[in-house]
Amino acid sequence: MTASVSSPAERRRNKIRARILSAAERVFAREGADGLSIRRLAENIDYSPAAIYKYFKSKDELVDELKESFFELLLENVHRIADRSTPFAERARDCVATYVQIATEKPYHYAAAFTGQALSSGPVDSEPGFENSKKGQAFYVLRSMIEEGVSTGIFRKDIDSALAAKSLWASMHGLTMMIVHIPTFPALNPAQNTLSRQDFILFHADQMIRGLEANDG
Amino acid sequence: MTASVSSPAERRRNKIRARILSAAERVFAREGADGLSIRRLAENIDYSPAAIYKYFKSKDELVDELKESFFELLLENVHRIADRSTPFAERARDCVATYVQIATEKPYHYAAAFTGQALSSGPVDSEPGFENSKKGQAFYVLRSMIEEGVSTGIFRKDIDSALAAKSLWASMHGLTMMIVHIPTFPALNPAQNTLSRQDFILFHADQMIRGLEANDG
DNA sequence: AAATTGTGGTGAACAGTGTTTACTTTTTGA
DNA sequence: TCAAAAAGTAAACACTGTTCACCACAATTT
Repeated sequence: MTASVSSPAERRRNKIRARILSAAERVFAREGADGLSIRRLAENIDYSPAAIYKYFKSKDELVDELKESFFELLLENVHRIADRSTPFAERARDCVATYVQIATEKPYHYAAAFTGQALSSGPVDSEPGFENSKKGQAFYVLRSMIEEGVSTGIFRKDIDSALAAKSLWASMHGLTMMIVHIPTFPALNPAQNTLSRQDFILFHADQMIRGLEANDG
Repeated sequence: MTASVSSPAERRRNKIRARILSAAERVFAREGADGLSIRRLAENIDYSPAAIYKYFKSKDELVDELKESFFELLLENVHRIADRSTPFAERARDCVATYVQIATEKPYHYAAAFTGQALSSGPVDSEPGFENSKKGQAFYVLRSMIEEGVSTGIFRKDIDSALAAKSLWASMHGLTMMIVHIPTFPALNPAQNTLSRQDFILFHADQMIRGLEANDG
């Protein structure tokens, strides 16, 4: 609320913060959270390890920012497709395909975003303010699309959009994780010739959408 | 090929190996691979840390055995359901539900089994002998079921069972991972009242199966 | 029976990790 | 100019997986 919206000190600080994040991003994308060590990171930017802690409370917090940035990228891309004015069927399929595409381009980011926090061990409050997180917004896009499908009569009338969105999301998530963790997927055996990955993604997307459709033979 | 199929020394060795695995299993189930440290494990069984390495080449190898045992349990359960003589629709749904059920009962095991190895970074030979692994056998059960659905006319005739099995598997995997990583799933916000978990699993299963069905309106 | 080989077990160390603390230097603001 | 705050650091703490040299005891071989 002062005269200058950001003091030189602040700008300097943000610049260094950004440099740290940028260096972290590079190695995280290639080697994941385990490959990213504070000491290596500090060396990359010519600082002492302890210096990092003047900018980030912990390694987890640092990595969380990388994950959030990634989800912003993911959301942007899916949103762009969802806002197109192409036919519904095509648009829905492209949203799924884009989600999987972007996610698998940065496997460590995607996997860490879901894998990261502590596993299910009793009812925790878990995700505070999910609706406002990037993840939450991505979910909202999905839900809106399903509502459109229901209201235009393409999908069954009795579908609960929130439920269906979660189911759809889970299926997308599953395919993404499969690709992320099994390098040859959809091939399971290296010497297997199956559909190309892209084609399989479309197949999977169609499969999911078909599950929602009203079957007016 | 000697007279006694297992010498006293061998039996003794296997016994200790089992004790180590048993102790490891307990803490792994509660805290995952990160919570399981060789030193803690050694203390639990009153040995020195180095002693563990007389029985296991590395921590990874030890954990791999835990994961393999878990997948054996998972496979057994799904197989038991698949071999029932209940109506197809019910049987298929129960297989999916059981898979998710067993998996989410040991979240660390399930997540680690997929998350464990190195992420997709180029075409590696990846899964040597997938067909014979427990994971591979679980997949085979799925595929057989789909083939039954196709041959009895419940599913569309043009379905490639291998492809469909992978797609179905991916969807099951996705739901499982969601539940594993989001304690409140299918609720996203803690103060959200949705379908119970069990009901959601069935909803998801129906959704997947509907995607395969022939829609003879 | 004696000598040798192999196995089970250990303490100590190596090379890492995230993080904290005490301390110094630099920058900032009045 | 001078005190206060911020930036940066070396060293240590408490861990981690893993290896190495060594010891004791059991099993085999001579």
